[in-house]
Amino acid sequence: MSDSALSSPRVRFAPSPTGYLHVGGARTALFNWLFARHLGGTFILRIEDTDFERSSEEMVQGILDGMSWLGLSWDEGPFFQSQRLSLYRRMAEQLVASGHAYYCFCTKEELEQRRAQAAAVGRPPMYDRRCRQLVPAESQMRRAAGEASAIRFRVPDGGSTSWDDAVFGRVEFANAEIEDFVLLRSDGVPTYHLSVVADDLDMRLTHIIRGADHISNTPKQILQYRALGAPLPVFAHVPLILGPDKTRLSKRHGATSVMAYKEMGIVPEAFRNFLALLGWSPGPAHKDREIFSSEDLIQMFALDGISKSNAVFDNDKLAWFNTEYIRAYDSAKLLPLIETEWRAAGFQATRSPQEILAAIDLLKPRARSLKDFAGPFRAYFGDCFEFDPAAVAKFLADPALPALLCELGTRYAAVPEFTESGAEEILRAFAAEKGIKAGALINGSRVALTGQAVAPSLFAVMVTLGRDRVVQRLATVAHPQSSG
RNA sequence: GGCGCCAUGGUGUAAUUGGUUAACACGCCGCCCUCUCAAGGCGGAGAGUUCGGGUUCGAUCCCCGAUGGCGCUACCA
Repeated sequence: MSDSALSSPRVRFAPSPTGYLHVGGARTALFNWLFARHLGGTFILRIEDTDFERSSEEMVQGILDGMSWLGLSWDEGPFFQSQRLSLYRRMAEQLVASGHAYYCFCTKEELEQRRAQAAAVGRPPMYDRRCRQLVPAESQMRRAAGEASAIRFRVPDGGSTSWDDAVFGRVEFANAEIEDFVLLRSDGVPTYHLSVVADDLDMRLTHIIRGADHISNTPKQILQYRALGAPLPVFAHVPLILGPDKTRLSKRHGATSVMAYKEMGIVPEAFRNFLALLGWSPGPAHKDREIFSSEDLIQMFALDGISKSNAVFDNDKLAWFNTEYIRAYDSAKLLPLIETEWRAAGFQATRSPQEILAAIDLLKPRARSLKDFAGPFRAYFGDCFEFDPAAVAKFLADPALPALLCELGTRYAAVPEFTESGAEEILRAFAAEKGIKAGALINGSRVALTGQAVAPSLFAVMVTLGRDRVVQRLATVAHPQSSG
C-alpha cells in the first residue's frame, strides 16, 4: 500500500441491484463511508448490475433511497457496470493475450453434466480444465467459425495465494483448490470476478471493505491483480449479520431491507448507531458509551475495531437506540419526521405549530417509534382520534364516571387561570367533595382526554391540550359516540 | 463432501495483548418514585470465557485436537 492510500484512501460500496438495500449491505456501506470520512478519503458507489436477469432499476432506486435515508453520501458515482462492459472485455482479452486466461468452449449444459458426474463419484466438482489444452490456433478457428466461448482464468498449478486481511489477518488458499473460473461469459458479459477487479483497479481503490462472504473469492481476485502486475489493495472483510437463530439474516427473520426499518418508525441516526456497533467497537476507551453521533463515529472509526465473529441482529437493542434518539431529538427536528408519519397515516394535525412542538416535547420521552405520533398520540395534535377499547374498559368502566368528568370540566371552565398545579388542586378538591379517589378521576380523565390508558402526567397533558379542549373532551365522554 | 473463517452471560461488545472477585450496554426480575405507562434511581439473576489436552508460576488471551456455527464451492453477485 502506498502512502497516498493512507492519506487519501478510495473505497467503495458495490451492491448488486437484485434486491433492496439489506441490513448487511447497509452496514458494509456504513463502514466504507465511515472509513472514508475518517481519513478524508473518497467513497464511491458502484452498482454491480451484470446479472441482467435479476437486476432491476427499481432495486437500484431502492438502494439509493436506503443510502440517503441512512445519510451515506457518496463522492463518485453511482457507476453502473452494465455501462462499462467494454472495459471488462478489454481486460479479459488482455489476460488471454498475456497467457493468463484462455477461451473455453464447454457449454453450460456440458459443465452441469460433468459436475453432476463428479458429485456422483464423490470428486470435487471443479472445472476439469479441458479447454486449457487448446492451442491458440484451434481456439481462433473455432471462434472464427462462430462457436460460443467463455474466457477462463488460468489458475497457477501449484503454490498458494494469500493476503493479510485487515480484519482476519493472514488468509491463505492453495491454488489447487481454486478452479479456472470464468471471467467473461460466452455472451460477452463479465462475471463478478472480472468486473470487480477491473473496476476496483480502474477506480484506483485502495481498500476493499466488504462482507466476509467474499473471503473465498479474494484469491481469485488477487490472482488477477498479479497477472496484471497491479498492486494489491488492502482487503478488510467484515463479519456477517445473523438472525436470532444464528443463521444468515434473511427474509424469514422478518424485516431485512433498511427501508422496512424506516417504515417501522426507526430514526435513521438510531439505525446507523446500532449498525455501527454490530461487529465494530470503538475500543476500551469508549466502552461505557454506546450513543454516538455520526461525527463521533467518523472520528473514532478504524478497521482494527472490526470484530472477526458474526453478529446477531437484536431488535430490542435497536428499539432502545430508537427511544434514546427520539428522546434526545429537538422537537423541531422531530417534527418533519413525524409529519411524514402523519401523511402516511392520513392524519391531519389541526393545532398551531407552537402547540404541536410543545406536545412533541411532552410525548417524546415515552415514544418507542415515530409511528406512535401517528397512532396512540393523535389526540395531542388534533381532534380526530380513537378511544382504545382496553383503556376505556380499564379506567372508564364505572358508569358514574362520565357525569363526574363532565362536571369536573365545568369547574375548569369556571376558573380564571388554567395551570398544571391549579388543575391538580381542582381535581383533588373535586374528588374529596364527591368522596371518590382522585386516582379514579385522574385515570378516567386521561382516557377521556387522550383515548389512551398511557400518557404523560395528566395535568401536563391538560395544559398542553389547553383548557377549551379539556372541557370539551371531558364533556363528550358522556356521549362517547360523538368523540370524533 | 472439500476448502476457508469464527467461538466471552439470551444479545451486542470490553478486558492495560499472559497477571485481581471477567466489565459495560440491551433484554429479564425485584424495589423506589407514582395518576397510567415509560423514563429515572437502587438492587438482582445470568458467563468462569464451547469442550479436551498442552506451554507457563499463572491462561479469555499462546499451541494442538475435537465440537459447533457460518461462508464459499455457478457462464449469481
